[in-house]
Amino acid sequence: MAVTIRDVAKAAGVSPSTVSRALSTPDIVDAATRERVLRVADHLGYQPNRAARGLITGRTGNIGLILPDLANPFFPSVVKGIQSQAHESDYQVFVADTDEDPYAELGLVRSLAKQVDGIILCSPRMKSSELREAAGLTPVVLVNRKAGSIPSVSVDNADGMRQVVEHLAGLGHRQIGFIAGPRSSWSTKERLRGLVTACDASNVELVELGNFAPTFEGGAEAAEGVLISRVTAVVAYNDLVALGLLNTMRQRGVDVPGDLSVVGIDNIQMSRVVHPALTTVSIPKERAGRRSVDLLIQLLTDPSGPTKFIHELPTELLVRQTTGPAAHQKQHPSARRQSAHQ
Amino acid sequence: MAVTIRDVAKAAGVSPSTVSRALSTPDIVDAATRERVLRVADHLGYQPNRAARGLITGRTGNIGLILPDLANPFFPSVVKGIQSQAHESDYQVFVADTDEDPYAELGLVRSLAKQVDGIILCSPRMKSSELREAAGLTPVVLVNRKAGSIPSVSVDNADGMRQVVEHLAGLGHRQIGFIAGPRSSWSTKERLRGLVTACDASNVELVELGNFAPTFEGGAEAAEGVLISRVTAVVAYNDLVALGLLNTMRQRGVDVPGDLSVVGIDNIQMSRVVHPALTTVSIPKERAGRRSVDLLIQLLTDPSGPTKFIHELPTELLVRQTTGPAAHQKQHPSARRQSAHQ
DNA sequence: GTGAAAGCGCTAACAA
DNA sequence: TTGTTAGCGCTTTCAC
Repeated sequence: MAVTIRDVAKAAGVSPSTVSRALSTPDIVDAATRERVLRVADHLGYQPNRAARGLITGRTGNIGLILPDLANPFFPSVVKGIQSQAHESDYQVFVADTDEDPYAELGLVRSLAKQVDGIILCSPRMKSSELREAAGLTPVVLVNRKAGSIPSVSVDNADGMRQVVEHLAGLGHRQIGFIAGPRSSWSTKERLRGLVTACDASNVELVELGNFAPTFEGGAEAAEGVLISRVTAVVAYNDLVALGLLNTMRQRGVDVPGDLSVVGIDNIQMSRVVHPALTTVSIPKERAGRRSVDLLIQLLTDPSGPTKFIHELPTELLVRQTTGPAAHQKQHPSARRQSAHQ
Repeated sequence: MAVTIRDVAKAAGVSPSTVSRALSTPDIVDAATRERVLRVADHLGYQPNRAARGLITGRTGNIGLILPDLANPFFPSVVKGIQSQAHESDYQVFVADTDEDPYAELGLVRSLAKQVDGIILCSPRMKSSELREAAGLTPVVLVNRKAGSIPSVSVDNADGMRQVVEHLAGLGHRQIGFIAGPRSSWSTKERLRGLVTACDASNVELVELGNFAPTFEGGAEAAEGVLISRVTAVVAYNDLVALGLLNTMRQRGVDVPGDLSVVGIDNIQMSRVVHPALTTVSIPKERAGRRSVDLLIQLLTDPSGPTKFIHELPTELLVRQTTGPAAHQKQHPSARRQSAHQ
């Protein structure tokens, strides 16, 4: 069996309590004793059993992280931020992927709640009522979602959409399409709302092209609707969707950005790799992750402190390859489509 | 405080032990009693405290997973496989990303060892001696690495490389370059070995182009060396590297596959998305993840069972658009390079 | 400043 | 089949 606190105590000639104190509250123990204990502990390779400690302190030193889909490159970036920040404060991170199943989320919260000090819900798809239930089970920090007074880290979607629309309108686009993500996604609602506002302000028509899976395949499926619409530019729910759209457009012989301008959201690495590179709204992913951990730890250590609970990070439009509709505006979309069939 | 086993016992009119048994070993408890206990437990929303349970059983119900870099899409796929399989057996997964720092690995193993029943080391970069030390600390399963008798799940790199070389040789290539990954990567050594053997057999010259970071940027950096070499085809350490190479080649005006054939390894999603789509050696990523969990759980539950400890999964060459005939072999690379500067 | 004792929530002997 | 007892490794009163 592993070396316990009693082994250390015996070897150092003190009581287990003193060892405990030397490790947890070093300042209240005599300097000489402390040094000796620490040296012995180190020499024996003593590692406190966190489960036993947790049993009495009620803190586990673990953080839970629940997210929809690790295969979407957006999430690994957030995870990396969360992890590095958590490890810095000596927390370990349980990661759970729901595979975009909204109903799996609450179940995971329940089974994780007892084993962690708090949970970070990244882009949760569950309903607000479930969110409240989750927050009642354990401290919760939301990423990419706002719900009442639950602590959260989100991004300024409205401003991001404003930047997109102003950019496209400046290029001369008058009809912009939006490929929405899952209905259960808070971001999709926020982005739609931002687009509506911005389009109104810029006197641009917004065409809702329906909800699609937030994946490469979702973008491919959305292509058909884009082609039969009369839009000259499209904003996709995220970069993955935009990439799927781009790929199908190329197969159909539609030139991007010549025939159609496409804008994504997230700035995943792939977005600048593909050709043509994708114009996208950048989101500070790692930073959001780190921030969410900061927030959670503050909550845990100083629940009554003067903390700001609702954080909103900036977004930034990265213009890569978009053009105005001048090149293709005389050509009717259906003509585009037929040409693709030739 | 949360509802404990004593609350359930009291409410059901039995002793805590009976509740414990009803939950852990249902068969040895009277059917009627069991039903009642289970109903009460459910009604009270009882969730066993796993830390307390672990304190006495010595099992935590947790698995640790350590990997080099979540930003490489290869790893999220493995993680997904690991997670879904682990959750099926009611294990939670700690995920830790080392950011490609070989020295962080053993430290993570040490700090995780006490909190988990076992650790899966995915593509570990640490030395064999450290690996042995890690395996002495807690049950360990290796993914993408073999080391002595430590249980492992790897892929048949040699066969994958054989498929690649035969394909390229069949297209007429006589000089093939290899962009190696980190020196500390077991896969890079295996792949090199496989290439050497296969090139010998096919009478093809293998040119080692040096070690590069296993990232998109690494591939970009490798481009220079590819250009000044006389190879007509390149095998990259992984798809990310191949993609970086592809991107830089396009910038330099080098036509792929016209001027140069490129082959990646991993079959990450991106590899079929980019244009031209990347020829790659497919690796069963999720399957490897699932298999590693199976193996670990077998180890934990039946350490002396008739288990096969060393698993090797098949690889498969997926021919896409980045490979073609060596039609350019008469043109000297330096000419290619100059043409790119025009 | 340090030790003795109690107990966190649970399971595993041992009795009954 | 069930209850009683003890104790996993640790922290935390409460004495001294």
